[in-house]
Amino acid sequence: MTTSKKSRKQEILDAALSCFTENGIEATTIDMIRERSRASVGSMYHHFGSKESIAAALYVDALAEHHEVQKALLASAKTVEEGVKAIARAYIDWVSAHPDKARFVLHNRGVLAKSALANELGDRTRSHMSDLVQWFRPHIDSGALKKLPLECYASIITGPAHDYARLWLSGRAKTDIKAFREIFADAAWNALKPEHSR
Amino acid sequence: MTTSKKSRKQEILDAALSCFTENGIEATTIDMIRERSRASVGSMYHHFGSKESIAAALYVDALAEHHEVQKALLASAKTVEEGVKAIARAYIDWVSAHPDKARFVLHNRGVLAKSALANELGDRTRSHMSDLVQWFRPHIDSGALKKLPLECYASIITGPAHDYARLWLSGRAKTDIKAFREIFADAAWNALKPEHSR
Amino acid sequence: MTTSKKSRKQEILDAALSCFTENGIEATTIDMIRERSRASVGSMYHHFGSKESIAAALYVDALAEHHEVQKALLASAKTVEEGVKAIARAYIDWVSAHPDKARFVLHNRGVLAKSALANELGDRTRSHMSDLVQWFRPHIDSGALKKLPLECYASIITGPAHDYARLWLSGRAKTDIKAFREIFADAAWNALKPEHSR
Amino acid sequence: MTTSKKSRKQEILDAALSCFTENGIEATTIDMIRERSRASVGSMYHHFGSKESIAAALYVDALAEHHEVQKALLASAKTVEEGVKAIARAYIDWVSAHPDKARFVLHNRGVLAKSALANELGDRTRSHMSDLVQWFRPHIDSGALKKLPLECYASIITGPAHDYARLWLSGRAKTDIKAFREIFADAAWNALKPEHSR
DNA sequence: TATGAATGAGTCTTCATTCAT
DNA sequence: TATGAATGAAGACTCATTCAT
Repeated sequence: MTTSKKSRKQEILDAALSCFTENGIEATTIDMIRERSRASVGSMYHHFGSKESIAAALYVDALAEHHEVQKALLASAKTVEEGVKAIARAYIDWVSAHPDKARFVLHNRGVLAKSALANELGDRTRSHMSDLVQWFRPHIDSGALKKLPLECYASIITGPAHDYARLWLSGRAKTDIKAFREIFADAAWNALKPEHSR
Repeated sequence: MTTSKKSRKQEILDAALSCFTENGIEATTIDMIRERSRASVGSMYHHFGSKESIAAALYVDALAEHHEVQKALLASAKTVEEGVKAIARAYIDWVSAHPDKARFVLHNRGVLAKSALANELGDRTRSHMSDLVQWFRPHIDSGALKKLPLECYASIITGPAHDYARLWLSGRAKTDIKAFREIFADAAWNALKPEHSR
Repeated sequence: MTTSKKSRKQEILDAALSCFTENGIEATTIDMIRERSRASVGSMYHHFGSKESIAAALYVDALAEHHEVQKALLASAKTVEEGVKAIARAYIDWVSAHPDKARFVLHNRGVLAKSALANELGDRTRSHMSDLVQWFRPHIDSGALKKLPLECYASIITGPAHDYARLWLSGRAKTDIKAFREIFADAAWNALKPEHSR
Repeated sequence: MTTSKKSRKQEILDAALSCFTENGIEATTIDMIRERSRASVGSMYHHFGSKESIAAALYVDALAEHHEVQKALLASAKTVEEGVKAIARAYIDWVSAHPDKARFVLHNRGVLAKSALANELGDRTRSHMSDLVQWFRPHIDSGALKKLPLECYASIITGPAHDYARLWLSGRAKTDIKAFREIFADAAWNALKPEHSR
């Protein structure tokens, strides 16, 4: 019945993501987004107020989506090993399912440091992080996980996947990251399982 | 006794790196670099031709430096384990010794895609990569290293360190990456050593 | 009662013509046009896209005006003699009526070689030329006009007026070209009338 | 025995003329001339002092050359008719022999209006002009030439050739102007000969 | 005479944002 | 809500010219 299924707001977000993907946020002009979204400049400002706000909205959405996937996978993990692997797999699943969003998050973490959204984003991230810590803490304490400085775990678990995602999303690697799902999950677990574990 | 030891060209590069570190390449204006380097606009263009070329020069230099460190460490590695760890350690040593350059490389890999230096850089990287492959190939073939798709090794070895370097260099993590040198080296080895290895 | 009758676009064109007349296109800065037109830089670029495009628009307009005058005069010519003289007179009338535009066209024919308008202009000119050829062809064939290579006619008919227009419009000659309307018309006819004509 | 026949000064002039021909004076940069002449910037300034001075030198030389040709042809003219035709022919001969110089003069008369050379040039031109007037005056007085306002003669004699030279030198006309030498000479004479002349 | 690094005022152009309709 | 003309600050880059060697 309506002329379009998507709301004007969503059309703008979609157009913006495409533009940001092609040119980066700074090199994308309001006019490029206007052209691709077929909305007027005025309309864009009515809905978002600024270019940065569009980027921020995309960023927050994408991150929430990733966290959603992660929460779901982690919820069904019964052992530490499954927990560790869930983190890695969740990231890989999300990247493979939404490469554009993943690329956007990967390439623009810095942009929001100076943005007005920095605080809100920081809060979200912290709260998400503390959920994770709560899940893993008992296993670290019990020795089911190698004891390391707290700051290292995240990098060891997701570092390889992050690294390969960059390669793949920029075209420098050809194989879909999904193909390496278990390889990176295993790598994470092998790096974190206690020495005596077999 | 001249007024300055450094060449004008180097002064410009140094000033540019500082500015890029503080604001990012796009947000850094030619005028900021001029002010910090005490060189004239004209002089900057005489030597580099464009803002992007300054960034490209920094990028190429930094990468070469990292590769230097890596080559040196790898040369003294006698076993696969030492080889794997050398890659991780070389990265960490370089990051810790030259945080500004590391930050610059980490945040600006995309910048050179369109630059004139892109080709030269591609060549260098490929030749460097093939050196690495040559070093590791025999060990992969002999089973001294876990057999995985070739594309995965680099991400598994350096992924965690890359990830933590980002955290540390952006201020989101406090501990100097050097403190985790052996942790990330071990993680790389544990992820890649053959199953039966003890 | 609005503040101004003219559209912003026309105001910019008028200001630009004045500036170009005073300084030439290259020596005229966008800022000069802005100052005289009281429009903002942005507005100028909104409407024209570049300094050259403003010049191109002026050029096309001016030429069209001249062709208009020419077409009108030629339409009422009953004999070859009147036709030849109409071409000369039309040019002189137009120059005398719109000295600024004439000066602009005379001094900037080269400007449009690289412009996007070059093609459109070429088409217009060709079509206009073929109209002229069509008018004169029968008289050339009938011997009512001296038989010469086709390329020569235009220069013989309008050359003297073009030449004097340059002199007058640049201030090197004092007498209004209108004073010599019949002299140049006669010169054209005398140069082209058949030998035996009296 | 020497490395080059041409003096450095002449090399610069030649390079400059090529550049000016291709891009116009304003669009030609000192650097373009430097590149083509294989001289250094410093050398160019040593010899000429400014970009405009190079243009001025070219202009003055070219004009002198034209006047030379004109003087020679006029000297051997025994009748008014031969005198009138000499002026037209001299111009055509010079243009055909030195198209680059002619193009340069034709397209840059305006440039020197503001130059420091304006005065010197004006003097030369005036003195040359008075020579011409002296030659023709008796014939005008005697009625051997049509009586017209003094300002008109030059335009009537050389206008057609000037006009066609522009066409040819810009590529809009294909036939070498030399082919029309007598046509334009005749046109000039037919336009200026007394009515009763046969 | 020759060289080329250095200078810096001056240009065009871009672009986020505002606002009258 | 939508539109797009208007704004003007800000930026990258150019280029004639100077000058130390």
